[in-house]
Amino acid sequence: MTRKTDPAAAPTRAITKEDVARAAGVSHITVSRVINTPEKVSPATRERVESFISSMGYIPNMLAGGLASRRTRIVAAIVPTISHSIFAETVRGLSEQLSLQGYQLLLGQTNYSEDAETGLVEAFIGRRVDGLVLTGVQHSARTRQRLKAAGIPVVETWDMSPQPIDMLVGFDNHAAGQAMGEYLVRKGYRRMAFVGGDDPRGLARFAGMREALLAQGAPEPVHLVVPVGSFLQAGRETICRLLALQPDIEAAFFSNDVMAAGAALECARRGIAVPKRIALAGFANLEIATEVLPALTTVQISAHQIGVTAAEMLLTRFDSQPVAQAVCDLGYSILERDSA
Amino acid sequence: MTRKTDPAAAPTRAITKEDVARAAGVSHITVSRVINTPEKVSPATRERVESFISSMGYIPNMLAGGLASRRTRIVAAIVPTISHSIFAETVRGLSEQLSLQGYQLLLGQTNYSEDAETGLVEAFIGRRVDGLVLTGVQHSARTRQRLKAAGIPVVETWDMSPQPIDMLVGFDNHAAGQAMGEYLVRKGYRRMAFVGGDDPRGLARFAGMREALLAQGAPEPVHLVVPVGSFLQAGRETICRLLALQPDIEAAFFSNDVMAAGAALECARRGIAVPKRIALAGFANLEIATEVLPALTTVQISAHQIGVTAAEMLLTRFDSQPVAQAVCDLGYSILERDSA
DNA sequence: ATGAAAGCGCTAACAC
DNA sequence: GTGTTAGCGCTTTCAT
Repeated sequence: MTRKTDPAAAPTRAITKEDVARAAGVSHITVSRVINTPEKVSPATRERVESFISSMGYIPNMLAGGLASRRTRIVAAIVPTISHSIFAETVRGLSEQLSLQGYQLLLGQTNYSEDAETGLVEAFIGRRVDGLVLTGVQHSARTRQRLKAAGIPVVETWDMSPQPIDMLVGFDNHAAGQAMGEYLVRKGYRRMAFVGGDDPRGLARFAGMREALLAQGAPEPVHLVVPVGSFLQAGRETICRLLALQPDIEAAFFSNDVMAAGAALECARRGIAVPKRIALAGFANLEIATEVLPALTTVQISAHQIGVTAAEMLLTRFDSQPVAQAVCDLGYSILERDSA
Repeated sequence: MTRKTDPAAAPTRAITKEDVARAAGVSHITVSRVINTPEKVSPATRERVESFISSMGYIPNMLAGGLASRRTRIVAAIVPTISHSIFAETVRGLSEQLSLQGYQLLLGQTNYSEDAETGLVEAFIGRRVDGLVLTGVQHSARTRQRLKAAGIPVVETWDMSPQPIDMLVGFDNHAAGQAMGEYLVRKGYRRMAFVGGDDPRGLARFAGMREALLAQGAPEPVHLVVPVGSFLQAGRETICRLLALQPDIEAAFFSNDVMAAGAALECARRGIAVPKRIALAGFANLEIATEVLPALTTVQISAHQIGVTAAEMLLTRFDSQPVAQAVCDLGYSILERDSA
């Protein structure tokens, strides 16, 4: 079954500037001016053309416009997955900020695969996007080379890097992990575990935490690797596994708040005292961190702001203006609550 | 500060089919064939051209291709907000399914504003997207008219409608609310409340529930309207408000699981017995519904499948094939757990 | 199997 | 203030 109503829709060619121009008795370039630079058209003809535009339902073909002007007003964003609320927040900030200036967002998901990222980057370059937002700072050689050749503005996000491709906004995952490690040692915990995925940012957080513990004379932390994108249930299962594996464990640092919340829920269920029997810490300061009992000590970061800042950087660049800080470190802070 | 490295990037014109053709000693149309219909080119020239394509790093300009062929291989999706995990799931399904066939996704957020939707629809038509996915079945007259005039495939989602614009995939929110109402009455609850946003789907769920209660002789339910996109904290606050407002209340049906979970958390904290003192029900069957105590009775729906099905419908249509069911009701089911 | 010509709908120069 | 000309880089159609 095809479209029910509207039998004449298919063959009808879309209305063009030429059509509007003819109707209004002007040339197509005047229609173009009415749309793009109305101040360069006399008020009389402008109103006249505008009325035809709206009565004829003319919608400019931005494909043709982009081809001619070499500006598409499209930005592409590549995230591991949109299902993870932290990336969804970044995308929301990006999209909202861009749409304020009439830019649209093309979205790609890699599922944490570098090859998928490489493919998406090429596809987006083929679309001639005006700018590109990448998650993380680790990319294939091919990606870097394509990006360099295309010469479009790029913003890497969600981490810091000594050698950004172009612009960068995020925070230092290694330093954040280190800060939490130091905090936990300061609170008197020594035998600890880290629970996280094996994505670059999770690994950096672990490395930072480990460094802090060893520097403070605490023993080597246990590293439990879970699938990236693990949530409540994974947190519950992991805390059980951990307590069985190493009964003398004193604290667990989770790579995201949802897992930590799952662990807290399980502890509550099984009467395991938090933080007395085991302390729990999370990452990201999601809403759930404040709502479970006990409220989670966590690392505060700014997922939404990453998107907003990335958009601002790109828009500035599109405007041919210099970006004041091509590298923006949004930082992090340890939020002390009741769980650790 | 502009790009640090790569001083020669900006002025370099992108490589075109013409460039590759010249290098390979063929005409640009042959390059086009190698890319689009390789079987129509002799193996010898094909390999030759392919090697130049990769050595020169040629990436076809899909803007020009789209303009000439009138097919962009882009689909646009419009959701209220990507931050809400149910819509993120739909977008994930859509994006994953589309990318399998080389289609890209343009994303727009309305923030629950119909005007914003109208603007986005026009912008996306201007981009000449091959298809459009809308959230909900309530749209401005202007949106419907523009869509009809553009003649592109459209999929409405997340609800049922007597008059779909074109294709439709979702479930009946009114019926789902009704089913939960009947379930709660059957369980013996009579004085009830509904807590939800004032978006069309939330209102439909309430209307369905109300109808069920009145039909079964239960009293008019209280309707607490909260901002759309309310989460854990709103659930906690609402349950307090409700118990103060109407102490004899027996059950509360929340328009999403996150709010219901917030309510459950608050009840646990204050020692309010669930479901004895007050029964709680949610909507969507998110992970959190199974993880709070008591586990939440909820309405199961298929957010991810909505996206997958919408993509399948569009891809079928792009392939000039008839879509077997232009209206796909994915249904819902009541999941009985411990909270109601 | 390969190529030439025409045109997709627009904007960027440059006229007047 | 308005129009003319010449592409943007590709696909389509028709020829060879």
